Amino acid sequence: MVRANTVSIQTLRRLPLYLHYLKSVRGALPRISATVLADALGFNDVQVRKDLGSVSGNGRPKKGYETEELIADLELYLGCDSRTPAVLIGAGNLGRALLSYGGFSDYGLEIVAAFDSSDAVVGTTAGKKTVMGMDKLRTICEENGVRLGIITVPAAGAQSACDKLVECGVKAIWNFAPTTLKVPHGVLVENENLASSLAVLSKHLTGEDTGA
Amino acid sequence: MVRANTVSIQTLRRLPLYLHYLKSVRGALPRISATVLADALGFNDVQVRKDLGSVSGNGRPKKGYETEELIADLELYLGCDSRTPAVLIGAGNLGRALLSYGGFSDYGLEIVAAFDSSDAVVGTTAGKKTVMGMDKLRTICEENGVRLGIITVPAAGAQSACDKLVECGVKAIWNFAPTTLKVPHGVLVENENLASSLAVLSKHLTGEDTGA
DNA sequence: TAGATTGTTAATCGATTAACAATC
DNA sequence: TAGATTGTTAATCGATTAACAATC
Repeated sequence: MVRANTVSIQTLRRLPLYLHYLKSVRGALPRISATVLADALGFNDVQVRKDLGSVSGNGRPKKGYETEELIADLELYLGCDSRTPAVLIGAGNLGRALLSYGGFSDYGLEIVAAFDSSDAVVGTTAGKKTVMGMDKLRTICEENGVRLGIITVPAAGAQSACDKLVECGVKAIWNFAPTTLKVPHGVLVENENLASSLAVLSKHLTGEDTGA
Repeated sequence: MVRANTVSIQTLRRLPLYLHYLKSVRGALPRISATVLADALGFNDVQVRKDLGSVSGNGRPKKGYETEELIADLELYLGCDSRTPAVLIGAGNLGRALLSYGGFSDYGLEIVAAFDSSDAVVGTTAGKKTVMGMDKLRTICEENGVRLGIITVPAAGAQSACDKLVECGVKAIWNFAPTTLKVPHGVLVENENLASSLAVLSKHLTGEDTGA
């Protein structure tokens, strides 16, 4: 019987961190315990044990986990083996940065094409991809079975870009624009909100000034 | 008596979103209620009321909040008026994107200088700033009273960049590299972890395939 | 006044942490 | 065997949501 999907969203967010660390020590450490992993990443060891248990269950008392086995389990769970085709809208600085960043392929993400509404940008290249006009969006999405869209346009154009993606059958949107997007039920938006992170950092700094 | 700082980190992360939305409707809406705001951003209305209550308390039954007053309260709380000088290490694509992005100044962040360890990049410009060599880091930090550092180097160089920042007196680090950083007590690290977000999105997509 | 809206107090929910039994 | 480590069950903690009283 297949175990129910009981992995919480918080756990899900930590899994790539485990995977990344394990890959960096594979070879050096043939086995690794939850305690060691927790220490390396600054997490609670029980938390790590629980997280790993929900995707692997191959840990053995006294020994810990076989590093390679755990990597394989994590990659399987995260779908790193399968390709997830994606499109990106907005080929400004941030868009170009994401296009050039090679690290996503480790997690199965493949940005198949980039789009921009500005004629000045269409035709230029970034990360070995040529930027296309918005009129090509539907065809590309259909041909590649794209269900993931990345939005890196300015705030003002984000909702419009989002609507177009949804029309083309996209079911998950990675939003880098500082706006809240309205989407139909069944479409997931993940906001990469830089202003939120900045607020946490700034507060830490000002808090120190007046702190005890 | 000054109210104790009881704002939770989750609330703190939402405050910039309120501020951003309010700015977009100022003029059009002289007053706004928590209910309307919640609706616009897709939050629970009680949550919004609680969030706003912790930084403003100027809401009035039947009327709601004066938009301008609320904006002022949020800006005051978030320290948008005061300048927070920061340095950035790693002038690759992502680093350049952040340097060129003008939106941070709305929240008081001012990237005073960018650094890179590669001679090939030193001397080039990005976002009107010239990239400097790492040897200049200490001087710049001291002269500008920098306590916030942004790391946009590849994973392998992140800890080293982090250590240098801490040595120069930085107390808050915004880490875009996919690694966990070790820092002394009192230094806050905020990880902008793209792999985590990607995991959530991917799981949503694969979950649909097998889902009920 | 009546009703919309605030702000607060209590209940629920979910995630983290602690305690402990199982096992190699 | 003894002890390290896993995995599970219970307790704690924090955040969200619901219920309700206060008020303009």
